[in-house]
Amino acid sequence: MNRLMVEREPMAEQHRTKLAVQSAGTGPTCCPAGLDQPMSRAAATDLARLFKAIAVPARLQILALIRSSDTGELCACDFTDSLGLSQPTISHHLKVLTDSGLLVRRQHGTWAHFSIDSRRLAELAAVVSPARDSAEVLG
Amino acid sequence: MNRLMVEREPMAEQHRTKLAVQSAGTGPTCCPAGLDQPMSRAAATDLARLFKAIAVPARLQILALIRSSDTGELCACDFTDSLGLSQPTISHHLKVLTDSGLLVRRQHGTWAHFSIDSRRLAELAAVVSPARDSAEVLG
DNA sequence: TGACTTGATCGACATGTATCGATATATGCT
DNA sequence: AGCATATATCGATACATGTCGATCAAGTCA
Repeated sequence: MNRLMVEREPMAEQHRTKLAVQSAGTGPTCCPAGLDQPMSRAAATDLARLFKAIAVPARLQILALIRSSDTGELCACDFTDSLGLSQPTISHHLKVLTDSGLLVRRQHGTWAHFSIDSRRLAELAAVVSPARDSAEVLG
Repeated sequence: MNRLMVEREPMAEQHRTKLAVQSAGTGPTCCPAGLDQPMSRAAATDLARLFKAIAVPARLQILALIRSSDTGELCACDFTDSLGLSQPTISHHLKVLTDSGLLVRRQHGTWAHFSIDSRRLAELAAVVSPARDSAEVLG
């Protein structure tokens, strides 16, 4: 008699794209998959953690200071002076960046020197770099 | 008599690199400067806001879903189903991504379609891409 | 040894935000 | 008109984290 129960959604059903997020077999932590394929929640969480590491003003300034330095390596004390932040705060940021693999820490007596791991940074760039297909970017 | 006041720091003085953050005249919001020069706090804050936009698992999944789709454009309802998040949460993430310029919103009747602004995404990639000098990355 | 410096850790606090349910608004279908 | 659907907005809540002062551990120099 009434077909209400089976024909409830006139618009929705034929439109939905039915995307699955099940694929994306990202490895442990090596070479995060790009955006060109669906991403599992776990892979997205790992990748987000990496992006969060640089998504903080002070930490971006730290990376910029290291890269713009002559030797590509700076002492922790340099940041404390330059960024106007307390020493514990700088120490915290340096730890986050080091734990994420973006910075490499070299101990030299009392001093700690930090340099950028370009490979790790390039991994980030690869994720957000334009897809292979569309090369007309920045045209 | 006592020279304590002038010779207080034996180690520090000759080591400090004396870096200034005053430079970095980044424009309003166009083309964020890379990491190859010191970054002002204001420029770093703007850039951090952009990175924060993609530093969330759900939002990375959204970008990945859009990019892996056939048309490069998805309806908001697609995400609600795929990511297992509530509709208000998805709407929130889409708003953040759109406000940051990473997504472009196209209204079509009741539906809202979202696509990626590749230029904006390329800006992010440019910031974290390796410096011009060191090309031996990924060797 | 003792005074000083560097850097890490701890605890506390304030702020930001991801998430949800409830609701509002607009559009499409009957 | 009346109902269903698609999105956005609002308010509340829980959790993460940036920041600081205080403290601790370790290295350096006189």
